[in-house]
Amino acid sequence: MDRERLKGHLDLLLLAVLEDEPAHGYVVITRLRERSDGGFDLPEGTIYPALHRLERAGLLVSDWVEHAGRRRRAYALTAAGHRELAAERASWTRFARGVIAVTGATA
Amino acid sequence: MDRERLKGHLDLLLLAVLEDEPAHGYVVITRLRERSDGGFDLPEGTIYPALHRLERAGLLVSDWVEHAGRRRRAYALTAAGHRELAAERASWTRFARGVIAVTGATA
DNA sequence: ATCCATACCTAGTAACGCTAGGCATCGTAT
DNA sequence: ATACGATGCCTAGCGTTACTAGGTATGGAT
Repeated sequence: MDRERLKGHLDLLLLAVLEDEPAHGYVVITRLRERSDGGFDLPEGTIYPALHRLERAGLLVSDWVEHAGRRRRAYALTAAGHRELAAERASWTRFARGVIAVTGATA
Repeated sequence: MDRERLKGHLDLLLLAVLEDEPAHGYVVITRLRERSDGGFDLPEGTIYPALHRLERAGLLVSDWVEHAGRRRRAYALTAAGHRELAAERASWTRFARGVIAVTGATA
């Protein structure tokens, strides 16, 4: 999976992964890897700054949780986050259909 | 269409548009706009540097053509360009399936 | 004791597509 | 005649992004 492809799509992935149940950064990485069957195996240096960016943008809220002696920062979608996720999914669909129409590639 | 989404996918679009019949930059822009039903309406500042990059990479060859008093630079795929296009299409499919699997979005 | 998994963070980097400007020709409408 | 839009090319610099590479720390297993 060429990493340059990910640019502009990461927010959609993160919001989708956090949609149903909140999670902390480490689990976000795991979920992405599992749900994509290994396709998205993203480094921490990608995930943590992105989560911070989404929180600054008001799409996520975080709170610190103590668990088995380790501190975790759990993220959840705000109302704006849910709206943004819907918009991102629609934007993705337009984009993907465009690529398919132009290139004849399949999804 | 969020422009940031395009990053990493432009090469695929350009190679696909030039696959069957060579064209010059201006026509590439037109074809992208038409085939995507207006979704990809890309500025010259995106297209021309990208074509130069692909030529430097050995995926395209160009030659200057005189037409109705205007000079045009026509681009065509090299053998390496055709191979790269096939690889890009496969890469796109993996990527798209990953996004769909993670987000539940549709193409 | 050592190592790996867990769990967080950030400064700096490379690559990308885009903005904004430039130059030139042709056809058409004023 | 001339102004303007469409055609047709180019590039320096910009903003955003995901990543590299480094750091800190705890818990469990060997």
